[in-house]
Parts: sequence; C-alpha cells; structure tokens
Amino acid sequence: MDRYDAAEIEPRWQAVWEAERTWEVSNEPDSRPAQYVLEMLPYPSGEPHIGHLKTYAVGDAVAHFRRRNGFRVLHPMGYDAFGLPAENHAIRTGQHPRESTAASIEEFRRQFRRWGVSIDWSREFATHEPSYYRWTQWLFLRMFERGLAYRDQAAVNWCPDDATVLANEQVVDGRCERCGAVVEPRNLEQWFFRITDYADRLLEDVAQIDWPSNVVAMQENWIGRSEGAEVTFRNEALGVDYPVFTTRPDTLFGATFFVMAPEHPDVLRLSDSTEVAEYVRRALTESAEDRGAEDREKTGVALGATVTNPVNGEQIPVYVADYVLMEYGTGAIMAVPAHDARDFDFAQRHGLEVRRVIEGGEALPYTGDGPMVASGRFDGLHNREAFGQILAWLSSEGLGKPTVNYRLRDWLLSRQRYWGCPIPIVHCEQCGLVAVPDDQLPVELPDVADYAPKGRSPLAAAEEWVRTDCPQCGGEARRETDTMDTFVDSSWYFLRYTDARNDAAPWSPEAVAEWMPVDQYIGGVEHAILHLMYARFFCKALADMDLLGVQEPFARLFTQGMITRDGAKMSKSKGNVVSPRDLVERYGADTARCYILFVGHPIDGADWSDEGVEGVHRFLSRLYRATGEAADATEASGGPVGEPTPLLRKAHWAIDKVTRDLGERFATHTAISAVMELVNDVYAQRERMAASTDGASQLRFALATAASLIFPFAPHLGSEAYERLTGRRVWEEPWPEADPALLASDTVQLIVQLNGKLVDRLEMPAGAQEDEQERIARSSDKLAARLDGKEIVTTIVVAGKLVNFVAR
RNA sequence: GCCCGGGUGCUGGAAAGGUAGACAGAAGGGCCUUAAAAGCCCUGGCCCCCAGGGGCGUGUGGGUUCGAGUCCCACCCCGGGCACCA
Repeated sequence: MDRYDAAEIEPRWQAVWEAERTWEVSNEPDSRPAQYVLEMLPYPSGEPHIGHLKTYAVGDAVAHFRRRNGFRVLHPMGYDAFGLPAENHAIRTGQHPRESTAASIEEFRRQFRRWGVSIDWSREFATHEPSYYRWTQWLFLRMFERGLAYRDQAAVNWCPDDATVLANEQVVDGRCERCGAVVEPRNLEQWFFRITDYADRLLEDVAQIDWPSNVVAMQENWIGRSEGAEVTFRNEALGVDYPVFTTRPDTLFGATFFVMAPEHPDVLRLSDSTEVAEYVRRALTESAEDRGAEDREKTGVALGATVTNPVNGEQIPVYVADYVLMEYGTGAIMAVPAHDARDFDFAQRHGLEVRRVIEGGEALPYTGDGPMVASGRFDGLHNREAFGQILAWLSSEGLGKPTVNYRLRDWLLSRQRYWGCPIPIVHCEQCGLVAVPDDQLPVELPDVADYAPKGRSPLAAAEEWVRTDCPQCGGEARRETDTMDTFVDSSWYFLRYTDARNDAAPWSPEAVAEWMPVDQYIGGVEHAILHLMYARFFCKALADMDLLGVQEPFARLFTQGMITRDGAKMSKSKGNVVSPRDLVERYGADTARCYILFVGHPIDGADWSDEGVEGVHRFLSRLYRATGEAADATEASGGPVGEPTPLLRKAHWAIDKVTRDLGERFATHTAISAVMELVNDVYAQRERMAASTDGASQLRFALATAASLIFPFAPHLGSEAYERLTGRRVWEEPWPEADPALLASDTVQLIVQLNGKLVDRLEMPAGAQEDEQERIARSSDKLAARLDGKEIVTTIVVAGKLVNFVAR
C-alpha cells in the first residue's frame, strides 16, 4: 500500500494549475457573479513567517469555497515593497534596496506557490515598480489639486534613530513603532493628507460595512469624536478672545482658572516673566513619552494675567501647564476643578478654588450628573438640561457655540527617507509648489550612494535629480526630496489589481465597477487602525473625484488573531520569527495549512507550537490511504446506491457542517474536525461497507465527499483523492449539497431529565408527537429508580430533543 | 482610568438557554513485528464504587429559569486598543 507522500503529490498539482492558469479570471462578466476575495498584501522582508501562512490559508479556503459555490473569484497577490527594513538593510550592507527587495519577493513568490495558494498571478505587482508608483504619484496629484494634500509647518513626531517624521499612528507609547526609539517633538514643514475632513464620514459609514465590532470600536476611538461647545474667554488687558473647547458647558460656573498649553503662541504675550519662559522652554524640549507619563504631577506656572468667565463676568487667573495639549481643541482650557480630575489635581497643587456646581457624589471631583448649584439662574435644573440652555444662551450672546472635536489628526505622509515613492512636486522660487505634469510621471527614484538618514532625505544628495525646470514658468526649480509613507502605497493597491496592466490609467472605470468593493478582506487585526482607516479615506476621496463608484473599499472584513511566539509578537529584532518552511518541507503544504487552521478559530490569537501537527498529518494520511484502498477495490461509478447507511448519513452531516462553518463564520477548526469525524467513521466501517456493492458505493461516496470538503484547506490532497475516486477534478465540481432527507434519521436520541439533570438517554422515532415523546420518557427505568416515590409536578417537553420532569 | 475580547480536562480547543469536554495533542494499555518505526484498536475531568452506578465539576459570589459554560448584576484575573483628549 502506498504511503501519503506530499512531496510527490503537491508539485504535481501545482504544475497543473500553473500550466492551465486555473486561477486566472478575466474582467469580462460571464454568467457567474463576481466576487473579490483579498488578503492583505505582504511586506516582503526576508521570507514569509507563520502569520503569512495563516492569512493565505484562510483566504485561500474562502476563495476556493466561493469559486465552487458558483462565483467568479478575483484572488490576486502583490507586494508592499517600499519601506524601512529594506532601506536599513541597505545602510548596513550597501546593497541597493531594490536588490534585497527583489530577492525577498522572489522568496515570497516561491513559497506562496509551494503552498499551492490559488492566486491569479497575471495581476501580480509590487508597489516599488515605477509602473505602479507612477499611479501612486498620479493619485497624490489629484489629492493635491483638491487641497487634500497640503504642506504645513507642524509640531511633528521625530524619530531620532530613523531620522524621519512619523505619523501619529506610528507612535506607540511615545516610541517609534518600527525601531522603538523615543520620539521627540519637532517643528517642521511636512506634507499632510486632510483625512480630518472625512472624520464624520469615516464614522458614519461603518454602518454600511460588515466589520468585526472590535475593529469598528477601535476606529471610532481613534477618530474620537466628542460633542461640546466652543466658549470664548476674553483677556481685557490685550483685548484678545480665547476660545476653549469643552464637553461640559454645564460646569461653566465652576470654572475657577484657565490653562494654556506651553506651545500656545500667546503664553509669552500674556507674560514676560522668566519663570514662565523657562517653564515653556523645558516643556517644549521634553519627549512626548516623558510628558505623557501616567503619574506625572500637574506642574504649571501662573501667567499673572486673567480672563473673563463669560457666564458670570468673573476674572479668573491664567496658567501655563503641560497637561494641556496644543493639538487638541484650541490649546487652552477652562478649568473646572470640582468636576474634572485633572483640573482638581492642579488646583490642589496650586491652592486654587474648587467650586462645586453640580450636586452628587460625596467627594470631589465629581464627574457624574445632578442638579445645578451656584450657577445663577440655572440653579436647580438638572445638568443635562442646563447643558443645552447654557449653550443656547451663550450662542445668543455671541460668547459661544456648539462644536465637535476630533482626536483624529491629519495624516502626515512625508518621510525623509530614500526607499519610498517620490512626491511629484517641484519647488519654484517664482511659482511656489508646482505639480509635476501627469505626462511626466513617474518621477523616478534616482540612485544614490548613501542611504543613511541625516535629518533630510537621502534624495537631497542626488543633485542632478533635484535640479529641474519649473513645469509652470520654465525657470530653475528643485524637486521635493521627501518620499511618501508606505501606507500611501497600500491605500489603493486593491484597486490596481482590478486592472493591473493598464498603462493609460491607474484603472479603468469598468474594471473597478466589475470587482469593487472587495467582498471579503482578510488580514491581521494589527492593521485595524492604520491601513484600514487610510484605505477607507482614499476611497472616499476618490469617490468624491468621480474616480471610483464605491465609498467603502472592504464590504466585509475578517481579522485573524496574531500568532505569537512565547507570548510575544514575532519580530526580526526579537529573533522569535517562525518560518513555515521547515513545516512545509517536513509534512507538506497541505498539512501545514490544515494545522494552522485546525488549532483554533482563526479569529483568535495563538501562541505558536507545532505540537499536534502530527495529528493533522496522520488524518490526511488516513484519508489518502483509505482512498487508495477504495479506488483499487472498485471502479469509479455513479453516486451511492442502496439503502442509506450511517456512513452515508455521516457524509451528508459533514457536508452540512463544513458548509455552515466555513460559509458563515470562518470556523475552519470545526470544519476540519467534521471531516476528521467522517474519516474516522470510514475507518470504523470500511470493512463491513466494502463487503457489499451498495456499501462499497457509499464508502466511495463518503471518501470522495471527504476529499471534496478538505479541498479548500488541503487543495493538493483534495484534488488527488477526488480524482482517484471519481476521475474528475474537484475544483471544477460544484460545492456538495447535503440531502436534507439524509440529515434526518429515523430515530433520534431522547434526553430524559429530572429537575434539569440528565437521568437517561432513550431512542425515539424522529418526528414523534410531544405526548408520545413524554410517554416514552416516562417509561424510563432509570427515571423510575431516581424518582423514588417523588411526585412529578411539571413536565417540560422540548420537541425532538428532551423531556424534563420536575418533581418534589 | 475608559472601550473591546476572553477565563472550560495535563494541553490546543468543542458545545442555536437543553447530554459539558466534539476533534486533536501529550499519556497509558493492547494487536502486528525477531525488534523498532509506521499502522490499527482500546482507555482517558475529579472523587467514591460490589463496574451497575452515585456524588462533584466550565475564574468567584449572587440572580433569572423547569433547566445556565451560555442570559443579568457585582467582583477577580488574562489579552488587545486608547489615554492628562478638556
């Protein structure tokens, strides 16, 4: 008997798919509805790790399942090729990032093929290819024309190690997301995308998409919309109005002081004391991490100035303190120590008045609701009511208005690095910022000798490249030397797949209309904010420009949990990256894929261990061997014949189970378990089944069904086994349908409970009437023994399932 | 602190409010074999036991219900996200 030899089977089927271009789809509509199944594109660095295997194993199962359910499935692949690791590698070794990236891409491509993933390779591209980034630049220019890409002086997050600016989203705990260095504040001219214009739409449109609630919650938190009021406090000495944002206008009567951020431009106007100047200087040089430290004391200095509280005309003192942030609201706050914990701490420390204006709670600060006190004519009102009334009154007096504030900041996209997409802008003395004309794109990335970061882009050293003519006036001009954040590249790649070889446009309207939106997007939960928010923003902006017909890129999202190693996220710097290569070499791609889908629901994270992989391999071997036996023993024939046996019923049960688990909830682990059960039953019954013609036909059917059902997870073995049993190609077969008649059996188990506890299991005819069911349950010997003279007072009958006797 | 998840055998995990522990792993036993590997079969939550069964069991404490791993309240612990956001 032949052994299951994945190393022989797998390349054979891969060769078939490659030669026949089995997974390629055309953009021409046919009778099958279009479906777009997409996994997040990989960042090619080194070789794929176990997390990649998980992503593409899940995605491939979904793609296969939908194909066999009658859809024409677009399932492409590409590479997110620009980025820091390749550049840092270049700094260390001198190897051009293009070369190391090409080597990584080659390795990724090789392994993806080795895994047998069903990719339409005709649409493959990498984002660092000029034929791709030409269109990234083209899209940037459309943003620029609309004022959605702009340049501004801003306090930015500076990573001293990478010598580049980071987006807010790339700062984690005050440190650089990539290298871990403490981020410093710096004031610089940078490029931004105006994503804040889309804050409300990004928030509202989550209603249109089917995404996991935790990802939606994360995006909502990140956008951080809060409704409140802008209220004006006036400094009489300078005659200047200072608006503040507050979510609690109802506490205005309790405002006993006023605080400005150290960065506020008017701090030094309001005070010329050296103490203030010193405080501001120190605050501005401190790192974001130090300033944001959790248990930091509330420091600050009085400016010696006052502002007028608009609700009661009181003069309240003005302070500068670093607990107020310039980036949020107006950079100044009204402080209500009785009803805000931070203001309370500050007041305690600086001996300031704490005035309660809302009743409730025992101790101050009190942040709950209650009736108003010490608030003039609003006394006695509930604070929620007072909220609106105070606001209305302020509005009528011109002292305030309702406002909405967001935590979301504009997307800072410029990087002072080499290995990225050049920003297609020219700086001209005469004309200012000038767009490179579309017909001169791409602005190609020049070769440079030195990639090392020096606080300005390495591109600045390419003097030949930098010096150019102004496209507008023809005079001397210089190219923009910053490159784009790689998240720009990945914010539209899913559109390019629809029309990857188009060299006249980033895509044709027809191609995008045919495939978009992505029906099922799959990727790691670690991209819940950054990539997913940026891609949504891009789609909305492009839709506003009539370049795209959809508002949302990803109709349905599945986020898989991260695979950790020893409890920590895998990373090269930690040296705990697990490569799937050994696993695949030792057991084959089918085993590796099934194993990673079997250890738990893919939505959950898991700590890596390959204990148990033997069990999955054993299961596939058993399927293979039983298939060999059955195929050798009988000729391929039609379907199963004769009276249905339990094995035939089990096959239909498995069809139903796998279809629901995979189709409804991506429960690959229980789906694979169901096929294991079917194969176990085959082993338990195969000798008896093989003895009769009818039995043999049903045995063969059960095995062909197992092969068919395992195909989305183990495509090579599924194809091999199915062909041996039926002579046909499993991927050309429709997904099997469970026969409802065979899902039900003649008798079903009846559970007998006494006071909710199991006492007996009996057989009863399927479809028994409730009174018959109760009669059968009452006949239980075990029930009689346990009843022991007690009287049955109530009987609960759950049709077709159980009877519970309540006795006392 | 706030917002999401989650706590089930030795382990990964399974259970539309209705049989807790499917399917695997590790373990133990048996068959086959000169032997080993592979394969096949059996046992497998804890305690008691005349092996038929009895008692207890899903982080803790309460509650709803004929019936709770599942729903509600409070608490403890673990993971993720956000955080002087006014």
